[in-house]
This record gives sequence, C-alpha cells and structure tokens, in this order.
Amino acid sequence: MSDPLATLSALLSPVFTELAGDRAEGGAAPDPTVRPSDRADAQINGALPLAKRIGTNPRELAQAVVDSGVLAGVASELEVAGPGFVNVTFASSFLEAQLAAIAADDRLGVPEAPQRLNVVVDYSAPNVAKEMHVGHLRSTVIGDALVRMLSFLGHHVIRENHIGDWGRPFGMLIEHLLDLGEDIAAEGLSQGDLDGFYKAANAKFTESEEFQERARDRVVLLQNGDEETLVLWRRLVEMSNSYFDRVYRKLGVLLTDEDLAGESRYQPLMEGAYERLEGTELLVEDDGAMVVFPPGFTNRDGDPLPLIFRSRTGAFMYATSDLACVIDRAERLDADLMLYVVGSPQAQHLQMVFEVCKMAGWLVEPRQAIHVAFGNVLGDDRKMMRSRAGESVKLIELLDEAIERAGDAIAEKNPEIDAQDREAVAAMVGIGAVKYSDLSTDRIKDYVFDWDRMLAFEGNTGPYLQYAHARICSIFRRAGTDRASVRATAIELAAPQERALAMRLLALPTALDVTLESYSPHKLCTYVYDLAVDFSAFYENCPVLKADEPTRSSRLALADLTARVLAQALDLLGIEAPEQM
RNA sequence: GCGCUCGUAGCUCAAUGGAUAGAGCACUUGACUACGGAUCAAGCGGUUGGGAGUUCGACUCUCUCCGAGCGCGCCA
Repeated sequence: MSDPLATLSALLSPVFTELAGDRAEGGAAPDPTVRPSDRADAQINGALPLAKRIGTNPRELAQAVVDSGVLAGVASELEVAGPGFVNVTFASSFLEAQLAAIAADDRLGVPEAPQRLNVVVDYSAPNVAKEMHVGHLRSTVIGDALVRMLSFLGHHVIRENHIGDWGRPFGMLIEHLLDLGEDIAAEGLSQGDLDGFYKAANAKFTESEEFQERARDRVVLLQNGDEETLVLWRRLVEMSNSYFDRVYRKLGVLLTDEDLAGESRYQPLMEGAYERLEGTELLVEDDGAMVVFPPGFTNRDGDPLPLIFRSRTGAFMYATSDLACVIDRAERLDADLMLYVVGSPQAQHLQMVFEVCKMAGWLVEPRQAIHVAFGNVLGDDRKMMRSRAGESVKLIELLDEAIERAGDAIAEKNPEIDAQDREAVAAMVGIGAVKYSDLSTDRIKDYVFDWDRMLAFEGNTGPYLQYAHARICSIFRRAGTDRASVRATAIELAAPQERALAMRLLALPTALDVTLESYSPHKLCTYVYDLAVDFSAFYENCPVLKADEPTRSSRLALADLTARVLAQALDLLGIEAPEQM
C-alpha cells in the first residue's frame, strides 16, 4: 500500500495498542484514526477516544504518540494540537521514495486483494425484443465500473447479464415474428427498431382475439420445449443480442455474449430449487399459492407479507427464478459475493429473496448477496427522463447525441485536429461524459441528466479529467520525449503543489478501497477529480519544460506518473483517456 | 397505513464520528511574450428540512415530526 496515511496507520497501531495497555483489554484494538488534514499532510485523531477509554489526558496521550518515535523517517514534523490531535507533515524523502516505488509498479501501488474472491455481478439486464433505454444506462455503467475495479484487485469476476428472454410476452412476439416473416423481422430488428416490433406485437395482442389465442398457445409450446418454437425463440433472442452488443460496443462496456445469463437459463433450475424449498418446511400454502413468510415484512393491512414461489395455478414466479439464481451462483459458481446492480424499487423484493435464502441455508456467511441499488435518471423537469413524445429515451440515440455534441465541441475548441482523430476522440469524450455524470453522484440518489453540464468541459466533468490527461500528453509531445523514458527518473518534491500532487498520486489504493467498501463509484470519481485539480495547480505553478535540470526531469516524471494514474483511474470507471482532444 | 430511500449554498452535488461543512455552475473581480485559457487565483453565498437524544466531538448514529420519491400477493 503506497498511501502515506496507510503507512502511518500501520506504524501507529502497535503504539496505540501499547499505550492502551491492559486498561483497554476486552475492547477492540485501538484505532490510530489517521485522516487527511487541511492543516498538515495528515492528522492522527486516535488519542481522543483512547484517552476517554482508559481515563487519561488526551493531549498527554497524543504527546506520548509523538514521543514514541515510530514515525522517524516518515514524518518531518509532528505537532500536538487542539484537544489531542496530532498534525503530521511527511518527510519529502519519504514521499519521494514512495513515488519511486509506484512509478516502478505497473499497478501504481495498488496491491492485489489478499483474498481472491469469486464475485458474480448481475447487471444491465435488458429485455429481448425491447429497446434499451436510459433505465438500462445506470445498471450497465455502474456494473461495468464495479467489474473493472474488482477485476483489477485480482478477484475472479463473473459478469452476468440477466436479460429478459423468457416469459409470457414471447408468445405474442413469436407469433408476430411469424406474421412478419423472419427476414423482414430480422431486418427491422437489426436496424435497432426493437420498440416498433414490440409495440406492433402488443397492439395486435390487444386488438385481435385470434392473435391472443395464437400467442397463448405459443407460450405453451415454448414452455413445453417445442422444437420449432424454440428455433423461432432463439432467432428472436439472437437478433436482440446482436443489437444489445452494438449498444455495448458503443458504450464501451465489457459485456459480451459470453456473459449472457438470461431468465431462460434459470428456467430448468426452478423445479429443483422449488423442491429443495419444499424440503426446508419454510414453504406454506396460502390462498392456494405456495409461499414463504420471511419475518419483518408486512403488507398494507399489517399482515405478514409472503414471497410467492408457486402461484395458485401452479406457475413458478420471479421469486422462484431469483431463488434458483442464488443457489446456482452459490453452488455451481461458488460465489463468495453476489452483487445485484438493480434499481432501488427492487429493494424489498431482493431483501425478501435473500432472507429466504439465508433461512434455507443457501446464503451462509461469509457468502453474501448485496443489492447495489441506484436511483432514477431524471429529466430537467425532475421527473423520470422521457423524450419529448413522452416515451422513454432510447439509449443508443442518447449515446449518439453525446458523441455528436462532443464532436461539435471539439471542432470548435480544437480546429487543428484532423477529422479522423476528431471522430475517435468525440466518441471517447461523449461517452466518457455520459458515464462520468452517471457515476459521479452517489448511486442511491436520483440524478438530473443535463447535456450542458456534463459536456461543459469545465468543472467536475468527464471532459475536464480527459483534458488534464491530454495536457500532460501535450507536454511530452512538445518536449519530444517518450513518456516511458522518464519513469526511472527520481522525483524531487520542492513546491507545495508538487507535494500535494504527490500525496494524491499515492492515495489511489485508498480511493479504490473506500469505493469498493460501499460499491460507490462516485468516490473514485471524486478522487480522480481531486487529482486533476491538484495537477492543474501544479501545471499552473510549476513550469516543466522551461525548468532547469534536474527539476525539469523530475517534473516530467511527476507529470507522466500523473497521466498514468489518471488514465488508470478513468479506466477503472470505464472511461477512456485520449492523448489529445 | 406500514416499509425502504432521500432532504446540505440560488442551481447541481461532495464530505471513512473529528478541529473553521467542501466543490462545480451561476454571479463579481483579477491572471495570457510558460508547456493546450477547454485553464488558474480570489470574492460572494450555509441555523446541513424542524426538534430531541447518544458522544469529549454529529451532515454522519438513535428517536420523533415535516416534505419528496419508490415499494407493499399470484406480472417480471
């Protein structure tokens, strides 16, 4: 761990334990509570709670921490302040050594997780023969970022795209496919007109009784595994998947066909899951349905709320499917962790499913399932984002608009760039802007989608971060120096802006840790933004190319390291870092 | 009605129980014969929805009230 704060914490822990002595026995080990500080490089806050616990004077205890001498070589200055804080200033030599270490490290100081976990991430989940809309954006983008971060830490990540490829609507969809003829349907669907297809089918269903009957018969055939029907169903799924794939490529996420784990896949597992549930005696009959009453859930009348696993008519429900899912992930995939990147309205349902799985013994600590919930994308009217016609906005159109707007802005700000480069950069900038605006606020909250703000290129936006990266690349272009060639150069920290930048660069591992502690990508966004701001201050105050040696080389090395950390952190968010823009 | 989530500057958002609640936008004022001004610096702007409690210390934890969104049995 390269973070100087982490080093402090590690060095101080034994000191605190010793100072606590036997008077603190029984409790948890005392935490030095090292925090960033605006009055010094860091502050140690742990003396206050410890003094309280063992009944001594906090300032004296803080002084004892200082006198322990364990920070020799790490800190150049230690000062007891206020009621018992210790302000720490790092020795430049220490920071310089840490910088050298991360500069020589492909992982930029981020250690691999001590324990390699099997992590299933369930995200994106569009519906076959239905358009992907803004509602799918958050799940896809947040899930993708989490997948990237977890993979980077060395975990074994299994992506699962739980597409809606099964169920009653497929009767009418298949009949509509037959009516149209496969070729015509394929043409429409491959053009991305999924909504038109679905709506036409739906319209016929509501209008024509004859069609309804055919649709219902078709569902039965599908469920009974009729081969001809299955062929048609597969065609439909394939056509949708190739469309989804186009969207994913444009969006730049890692999902591929390999990751498809649709509802149909869990269909054959439901019977077994259900039988095992029967074996637990949790299952009870209620009003003809087979249900479980997990404790703590009530309906509007204050009665226990059931989770229904088999309807009165004998059909399995989506709870049954979710149950089969958990069992499959736990037993076949041996998942230590299951992340459900699903909108917050599903909170209660998932909570109930997880609870039943716990009661039945299929979800036992340390194996755990977590709902990574998120809020809505809102329009400027603060309501669910809709197109002018009142329909949900097609994701693909939204992405195209982002790219177009970014292209216009680039053409305006950087007329020298050639058309081909501009096109490539516009995609990186436009998509990056959309992703960053989605990732940079706390996922649990709704957020307002605002073109002007996300593409403003100023303030806390994707383009601003990319710009910081592009500027660094520009320095090297101008210098005619290969970036890799400066990586072994010693960095000397003299100016305060250099120190601040260095501290930030070293903090990447901590930023990743706190991000994954709560699966909140916005924390990593805040880190990257702070890094870009620190770099801007450095750039403004510390001339690189005009500096004398050895300062010039040192600053080139610092700039290169900054670009690497920027690009790495952006990559973990799924955002590309162009070399010019 | 019950449950979950949210409420922070005019707007959009931050803040692992730590000192004086921070950014961006907007507004005001400065800085280009230095590496990309798509920038930087400074100013303005707050009883953190109200109240109570826990704590040496609360935006953060607990309770309560107000307001908003979502969910609450045979769709997924």
